[in-house]
Amino acid sequence: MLHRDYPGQACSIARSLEVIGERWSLLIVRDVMNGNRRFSGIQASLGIARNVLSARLQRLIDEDIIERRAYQESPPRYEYFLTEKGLDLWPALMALMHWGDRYNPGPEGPPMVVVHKGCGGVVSDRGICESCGQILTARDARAAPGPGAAVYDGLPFSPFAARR
Amino acid sequence: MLHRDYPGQACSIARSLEVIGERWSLLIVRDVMNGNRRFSGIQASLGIARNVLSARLQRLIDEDIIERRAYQESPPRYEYFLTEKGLDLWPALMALMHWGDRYNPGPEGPPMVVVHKGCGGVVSDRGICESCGQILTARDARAAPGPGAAVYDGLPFSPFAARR
DNA sequence: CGACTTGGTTGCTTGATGCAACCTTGTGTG
DNA sequence: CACACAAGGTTGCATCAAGCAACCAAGTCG
Repeated sequence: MLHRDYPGQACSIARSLEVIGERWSLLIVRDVMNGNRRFSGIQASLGIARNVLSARLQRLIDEDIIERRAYQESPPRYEYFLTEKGLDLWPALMALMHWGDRYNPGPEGPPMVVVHKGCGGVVSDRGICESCGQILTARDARAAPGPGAAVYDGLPFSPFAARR
Repeated sequence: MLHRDYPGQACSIARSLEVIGERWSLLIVRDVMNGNRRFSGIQASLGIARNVLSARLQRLIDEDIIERRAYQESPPRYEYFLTEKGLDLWPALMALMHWGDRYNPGPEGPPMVVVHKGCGGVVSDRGICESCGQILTARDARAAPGPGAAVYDGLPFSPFAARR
């Protein structure tokens, strides 16, 4: 949806941003990663316009970051899942989340923490378990409400059942 | 410059994206991190409109990510430097760069690699030195042209003297 | 004395975004 | 059986930000 490529940019950061460096894409990926898999769920959680969400999902599907699967037919209803490529955005999300926690913290502390499924340890900005030191991937971790989660205004916390 | 906040978003990823999740901001940070410190240098390197660059730099300064210092007076001339907060975006840049290298590689391989100043080892997507295993920060690393750097069309490679 | 450099600002146009309304297929409810 | 409601969109319109080009100002070079 970027109407202009980054000309002369051989940098991979630029190429990454062409795909996910846009107002909503990473937040959609985060939602899906956290188990919020349906159109209306994502729409409600982010407050994104429906047409824009539709366009973003289509773009993420085109880029093979998200996959759409029907969970019933007649009427057709869909869920969105991350592909491997999408799951591999996890380290970038961890880095951005920790940067936000550090420099723009909520009044009560981080609203969300990520924990290592294996040992329950907290995951660092590098996606490393602070308890056991293992270098993790998206599948090894799950999100959980943090100290600042109470600030969440009205909305119940998203379903964090990080299915597989 | 986002004309709308992410309402009800307690997530730190959302808060980070409010600040740097925008078409150019991260690329500007990357340029400055790589030693491209002047207005016209950044403008030429990114091909960004001058008014937009001006607005972005001002926003990054307001957010305490970038600092502006005069390197001469009469006529006043400025250079831009990263603050600690700006330097701490390095892990996110590493993650995005490696994701791009992995999934949208240039024809010749990665255009840029990042190496550990201390031991010369290659830096991983987590900002860890693959030779010595140390967890690095922006100050421990420098960028260098990678195998795909030749593709860079015309422009000389930016000055990578990652000054302190 | 005119051209060039750096570091911008101003105005205009275009295109992406937000918002609201509508559509379609099916299910629940009285 | 009529009506409302839900999921998952599409369409149309208004607005706001981004791109582009021109201009400005202070100083320096030939």
